[in-house]
Amino acid sequence: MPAAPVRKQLPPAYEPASVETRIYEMWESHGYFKPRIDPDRPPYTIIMPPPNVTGELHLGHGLEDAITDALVRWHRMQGDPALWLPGEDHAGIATQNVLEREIAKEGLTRHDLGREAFVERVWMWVRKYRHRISDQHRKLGASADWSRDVFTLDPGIVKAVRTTFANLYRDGLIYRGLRMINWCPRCETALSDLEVDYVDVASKLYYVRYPIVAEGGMPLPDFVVVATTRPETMVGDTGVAVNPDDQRYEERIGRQLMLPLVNREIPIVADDAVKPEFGTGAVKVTPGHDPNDWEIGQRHDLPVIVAIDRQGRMNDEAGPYAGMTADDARAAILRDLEDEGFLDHTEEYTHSVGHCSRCKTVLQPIPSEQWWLDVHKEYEPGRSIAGAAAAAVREGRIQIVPQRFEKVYLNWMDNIRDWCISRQLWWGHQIPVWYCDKNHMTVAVEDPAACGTCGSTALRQDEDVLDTWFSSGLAPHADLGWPDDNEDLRYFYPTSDMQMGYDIMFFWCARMIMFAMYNMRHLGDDNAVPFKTVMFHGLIRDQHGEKMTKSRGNVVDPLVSAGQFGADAFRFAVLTGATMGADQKYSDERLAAARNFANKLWNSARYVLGKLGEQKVARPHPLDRETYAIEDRWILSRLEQLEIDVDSLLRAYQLGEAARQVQDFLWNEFCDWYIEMTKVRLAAGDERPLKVLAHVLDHGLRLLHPFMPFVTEELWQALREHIEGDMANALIVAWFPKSGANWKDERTEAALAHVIDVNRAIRNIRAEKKLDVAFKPAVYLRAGEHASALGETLAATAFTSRVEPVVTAPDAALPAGEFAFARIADTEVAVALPAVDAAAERARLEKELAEAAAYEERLTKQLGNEQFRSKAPAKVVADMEATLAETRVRVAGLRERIASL
RNA sequence: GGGCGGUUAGCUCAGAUGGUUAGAGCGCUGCGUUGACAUCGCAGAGGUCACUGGUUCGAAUCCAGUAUCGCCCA
Repeated sequence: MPAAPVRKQLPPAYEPASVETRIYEMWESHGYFKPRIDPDRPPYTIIMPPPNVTGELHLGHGLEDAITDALVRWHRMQGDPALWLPGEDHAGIATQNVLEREIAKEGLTRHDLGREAFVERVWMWVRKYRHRISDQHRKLGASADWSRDVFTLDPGIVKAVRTTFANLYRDGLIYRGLRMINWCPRCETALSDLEVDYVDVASKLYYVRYPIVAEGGMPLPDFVVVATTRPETMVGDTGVAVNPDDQRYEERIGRQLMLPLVNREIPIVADDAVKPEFGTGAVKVTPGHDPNDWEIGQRHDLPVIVAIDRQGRMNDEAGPYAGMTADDARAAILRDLEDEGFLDHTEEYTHSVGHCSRCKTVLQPIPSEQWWLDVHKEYEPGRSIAGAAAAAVREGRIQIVPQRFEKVYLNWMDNIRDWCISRQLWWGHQIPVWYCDKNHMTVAVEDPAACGTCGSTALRQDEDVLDTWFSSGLAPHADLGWPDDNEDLRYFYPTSDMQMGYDIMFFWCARMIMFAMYNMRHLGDDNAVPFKTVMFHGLIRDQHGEKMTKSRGNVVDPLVSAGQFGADAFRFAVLTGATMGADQKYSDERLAAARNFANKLWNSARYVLGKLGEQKVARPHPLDRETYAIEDRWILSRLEQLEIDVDSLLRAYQLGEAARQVQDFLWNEFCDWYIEMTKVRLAAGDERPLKVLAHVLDHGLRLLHPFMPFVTEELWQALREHIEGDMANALIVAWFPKSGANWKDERTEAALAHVIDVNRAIRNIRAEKKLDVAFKPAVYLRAGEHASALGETLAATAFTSRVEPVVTAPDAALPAGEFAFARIADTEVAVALPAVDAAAERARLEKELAEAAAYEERLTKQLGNEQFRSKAPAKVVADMEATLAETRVRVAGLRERIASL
């Protein structure tokens, strides 16, 4: 029984809107997206990069669906138990920002609501929008197993996150420490190194005089000039540093300076980190507000003064400037320095300033107590988080596609610093650490009832949450059920492939590998890996190559595109838009081209189905090869070659190239030549082409299905009734064609290629001579090697090229009259003309002769080269000799014809 | 400062491990409603493969350098 209602009459154009929803529901209701666990077969597993639960799909997600779905469908059709596991991420900062903007419309901040109420509001938001994401995936045809859908705040993931945290803490890999961090005053949270965008900013370098203090504490008329880009931080200065080798300051090291405006005595210290060529060679040291100064301060035991608070305002340490924003304080301090004669001069200066990658606010470096993951500490001899993650790739247990990204990954992993994992947010995985009144720490997976140290029941949980990537980094094993030991985890882990944009290689790919090599290490190095292969795709940009952003207003909604051109067209366009790893420019023209292809396919199937009528046919059998016409054998041979090529391309993750080749075959070889050649035969009552048409269309639909699932399924549902033998209920679970090399036949391919070239030559002459469409000229094919192939296809030539052709001996005489000539290999084509413009024909032939003669010369030279003859493979030499022979005949023929004019 | 990538037809891009005269789509020119398809068909024009040098019998492809655009890291 067909699984979907079949429409007997296909409309003349493919209408995606009338097909997609019905087909998707058919697939889903039959459970085709759910893999059947079969211990005897290795599974194919791929985890979806989880989109933000409160967001919407963008083009990047659309591309990912196209890539992943193609892979999953290809594996499913090969009989692999294939699991595409979908999910959504809570996206900490992003989601919190969205909701804060929402409640701001009501004039509220999250502090007005309080943590509990705020989090509840986010959950309401999540419940409202969660289905939007999966509905969008469905519209694009994603064959994901929705029964296993995972949200990163689901109880199972909470358990995985807490277990991971507790284990890492136990092993001493997670610690709490006071360090210099990147602080966003707008988001009011710490950020990891990765969440900082450095932007070159045109600014000024201010040169400030710091007076030297005499032994008795009195300022001298002498001073040291320091250069700074951030004068407002001078209220927090606790020293001035110079390079120990800098002779300009040799005698001043150890002296005290009087900090202007603040009137605090600070020492001059010598530190290698100071570059003598910067400014005056003397720099102010502000350990509370600069990462480098923090280091210097540590080395010289300088006090840390924090003068800017967490909202980016000056605090009491700033004295008269307290309460000002940093910008205002800078202006005020500069004015005061100037008034009191401390400002020496200023210079134009460009430097790089860290911005929050989420909200673009200028970041403040401040020292802060945060949770850190120690990536270098060995938890087993020779094994650290970063070391194991690098080794997994370096030693080939994880393959990176395209390979060049391996270097990027390794370079990063080899140089990473400890990861700041705590965020001062309310939305996310709250850190599983509890404190009692005596500040004892209890780290636990389940909420503890009492302090692990003193038994106190007055516990409060750490208020911070974990970096979003801490939880999404667990996806491959946590989504499958870890830390519980269940069938899914045992069967589907490690996953097979992973796919993401290269822009999140460090955020996500790297973290998944780090965590998997730690959490899953009991499986051994080879099986601990989160995935065997990770593919990085490029970004989709607008038609001018600009990044798509809301502020630019050039964002394209994939569903709008899919609605306009069809989901298949959308998928095909983004998949063939670029090679793996390269960015692509998005344009409606490419979408339209893909839609046209879907329609072309639709109509070729309409033709085949129309010819089949009510018949059910067997597939052509290779043992009957000799009973088939040359064009039948040709298309079957070409189909097998395509199957070989598609297989090797897909194995190499060259999805776009595979899709392009299927398209080329179907449009150019199947539609333009084979179908056209069947028309005259079918009209004459030759039924052999029916089997071939049905078979080739069937395989074509199967090959194209991973890329264009909807239109192929719809057509296949109509076709499947017409083919004898075992036919699956649906294309999505039909087997994927694999060449048995039964029809592969180089001679037939060469012969038919010749026939095609001859037909092209005839049509060329028709067009050039501007012969009337209705006029059917006599054509003499004076043929050599391919005489029989030309003879067998004579009726097709007559029909498709609108001529009256005959095949004659190579030296046969032509009847009286005017002709236009062309030579294809050893076949001379003579088209009888009503009349000929001798001058124009001569010019045309002269041009052709010049080209042919030049080619002959080039080949002769090459073949005359002894080095070439001795070193090149014999086949290359032989082929070239054959080409030369053909070219010589052609040159002679052209000379003869010119002479006869 | 270090690393990576791009530069091929008017535009957008393909061109695994070097091999006979470099391809596609869109656009352009001419012709065309022959019963699958005008979301189409047929024919055509259009490229010194960024530049220079090298390796090789042979280079768009490999190597070195230059230019230019872009990205990543510090």
